[in-house]
Amino acid sequence: MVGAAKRAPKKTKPRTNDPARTMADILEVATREFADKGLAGARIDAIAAAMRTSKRMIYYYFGSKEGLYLAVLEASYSGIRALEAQAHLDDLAPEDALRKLVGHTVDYQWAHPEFVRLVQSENIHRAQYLAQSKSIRKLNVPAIDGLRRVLDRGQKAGLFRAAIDPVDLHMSISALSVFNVANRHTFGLIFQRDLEAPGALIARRDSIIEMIVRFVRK
Amino acid sequence: MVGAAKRAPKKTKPRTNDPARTMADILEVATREFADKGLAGARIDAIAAAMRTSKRMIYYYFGSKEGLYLAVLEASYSGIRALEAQAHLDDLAPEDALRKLVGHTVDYQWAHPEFVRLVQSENIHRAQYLAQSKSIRKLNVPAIDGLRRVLDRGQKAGLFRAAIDPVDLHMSISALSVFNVANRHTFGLIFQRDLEAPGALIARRDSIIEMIVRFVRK
DNA sequence: GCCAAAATGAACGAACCAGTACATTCTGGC
DNA sequence: GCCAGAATGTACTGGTTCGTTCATTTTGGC
Repeated sequence: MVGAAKRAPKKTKPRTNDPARTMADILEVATREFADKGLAGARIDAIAAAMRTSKRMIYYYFGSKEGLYLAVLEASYSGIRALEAQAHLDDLAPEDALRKLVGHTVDYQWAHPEFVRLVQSENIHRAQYLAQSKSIRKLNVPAIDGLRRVLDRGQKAGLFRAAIDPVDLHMSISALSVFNVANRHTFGLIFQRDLEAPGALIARRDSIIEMIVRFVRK
Repeated sequence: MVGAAKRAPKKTKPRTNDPARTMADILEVATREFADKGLAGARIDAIAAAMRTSKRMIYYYFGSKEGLYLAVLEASYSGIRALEAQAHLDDLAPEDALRKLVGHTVDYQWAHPEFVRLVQSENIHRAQYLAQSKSIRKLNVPAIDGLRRVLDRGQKAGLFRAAIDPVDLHMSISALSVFNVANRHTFGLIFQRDLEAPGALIARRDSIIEMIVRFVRK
């Protein structure tokens, strides 16, 4: 009975082709590696070792280390689009909507340090790889639109100051949200604060929300 | 006549030893290279090629690539101490002092992108090299003290809110100041804004100052 | 069933790059 | 003047790492 199968595969377990799975596998492992080490520090062989398929496949699907890096970057960026197609901010009073938006941004960055690290890495390269991506230019629209609507409503209701630039405000929100992820290690070391301690995020989030709200209020 | 000189130096120009200059030369070139490419991306040979001395000297004085990187890091960090031994904030009214402090911070980060990039780089390494430095722990004291005194004065004068954590506030100031240097490339690309355009910094600085001041005011 | 194209595996090669061995020259103390 | 140690130059090496070559297996269309 043993070995009775017709095209008896000598010993090799019958390989199963699954390109989609292979690509997804590569991307997932590569995202971790690039986020962890940066483009120059990442090792193709390390990625290969952590995959179920072989290094050969990286070059088959992505062409080069830099091609893979760009694919990782695009996949990560497109992941944040989901967030920014926002969660029904129009149902809330302007200030509440703003609080919710800022809180979400803080939480998202906190929950996705690997994304923050990739962006840091890409800025070290002066965005030269992101600039090659066609799919990424459209990201600005949803990111700003939700914020702009909230600001408009607040201004019309006489609650917010006029002449607030949505892009400038978005920049401030991003800056505050990103910093305690991006710089947590150096800042934590110098000021002897564990930014990852329980409660630290909550206090920080409240502080950021308060800062943004006070900035727009009349 | 040719070769008549006693210990005729064949053709070699008489070498001149200058250890201090050599070390400074190495550090200066290495700072540029590490800020530009990060630790993993930097090339010892590239640094050597841009120096007046040879690669040999890097290992003579700094032992290894990582030793050189740490030395660069320490030198850069100690450079900011000068700023934070602040410029007579005590002479100004609390809000004016705060405005000046924030403005200085923004300008400093803007003027020293290579420092910002080194810090980014170090955060990618989870501050593991900075943690090895003994000379760096003391940096927190001057950074916070000036701010704390301003806050105290403002609170006693009834102008500022109580219960403002100086470290938290310092973190916000840093976050806002650093972001438009650290993330200028990705942010500029996605939002189609040239953050280096003349006037962009001025507007941004005003916005940041306003945000911080409104946060502390009663 | 068959075959061409897609997908995968294993091993190899060539360049790159941190670090070193060896040799030489400078310089300050006596 | 002289010499010991500090400072510097040159050429090399051994390991690492991106990418490739060659060969094999799977799979969908007819």
